[in-house]
Amino acid sequence: MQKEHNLSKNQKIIFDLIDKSRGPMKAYSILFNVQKKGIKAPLQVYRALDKLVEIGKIHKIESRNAFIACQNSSCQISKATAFSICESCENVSEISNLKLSKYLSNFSDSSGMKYSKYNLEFFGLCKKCKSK
Amino acid sequence: MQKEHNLSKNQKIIFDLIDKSRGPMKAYSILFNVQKKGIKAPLQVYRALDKLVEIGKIHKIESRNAFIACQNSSCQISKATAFSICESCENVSEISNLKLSKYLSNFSDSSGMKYSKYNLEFFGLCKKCKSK
DNA sequence: CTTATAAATGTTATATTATTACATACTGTT
DNA sequence: AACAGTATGTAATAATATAACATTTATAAG
Repeated sequence: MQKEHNLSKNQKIIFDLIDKSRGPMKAYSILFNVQKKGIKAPLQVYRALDKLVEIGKIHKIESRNAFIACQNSSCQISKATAFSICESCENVSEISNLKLSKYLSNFSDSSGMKYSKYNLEFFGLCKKCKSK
Repeated sequence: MQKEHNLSKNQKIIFDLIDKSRGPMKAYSILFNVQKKGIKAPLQVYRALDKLVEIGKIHKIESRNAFIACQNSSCQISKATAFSICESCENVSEISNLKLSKYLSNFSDSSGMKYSKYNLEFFGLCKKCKSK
């Protein structure tokens, strides 16, 4: 089970916005959207984002500098993330594939390094964009 | 075989710097280091970086906004990248593991999306940092 | 309830990363 | 020589992110 986190006021405002959004949101677009709610400065946004990422409520899409709500109930998942990204329409979705996550979580190589976390981003064309 | 690319002057300067560097380099650190060679503006750096990434001579470490030289001779590899990143010393190395790359290159899910590219970043502590 | 501590907020300024726009020059064909 | 494609130079600015400091709120312990 995922640990319950009582989100603070700013965290809740920002999480709700991201959660309702269709796609990933960028920090300054978030800022613009929450200014009417009293969040005025970038740092207020980034602090909430940092916390939300930390507790796994959202993920950062590194290649896009954008944030999406976690689609996954597993508490493990914020340490083991995989996304599919359409390079045409920029649609992003979280991949939940048990085989994949097991494979990657158990991955080890000759470096002697123990991996505690990974992030995987797949790129391609989504169904819609492919048929255009 | 990898297609031969004749690097231009700026591309060569910047590739050589990254290639000699121990770890990943950031764009503005590159800029600082090549100013004595006549490269004065960020855009000159970013243009060379873009091209070098495109032809697979370097890779971008997305989570760090930094660039490292490709350690791999395969021409496929710039569409199929995996890195291990030490969260303590920030050492980064490219993983070349045939099983892993085959597994990921062949990965498909129910979304109907055909993936043409992926980037995977593993995080953890390297041997040295673990023993501290 | 009070004290202590951690977490969150507010605010200003600034650092870092990356791109737009436009003019010019080089390179390799035909 | 003319063309097309690629690379360069330069200035300005956009977009992303953090530092520093003061204050407030939440949580837990005595």
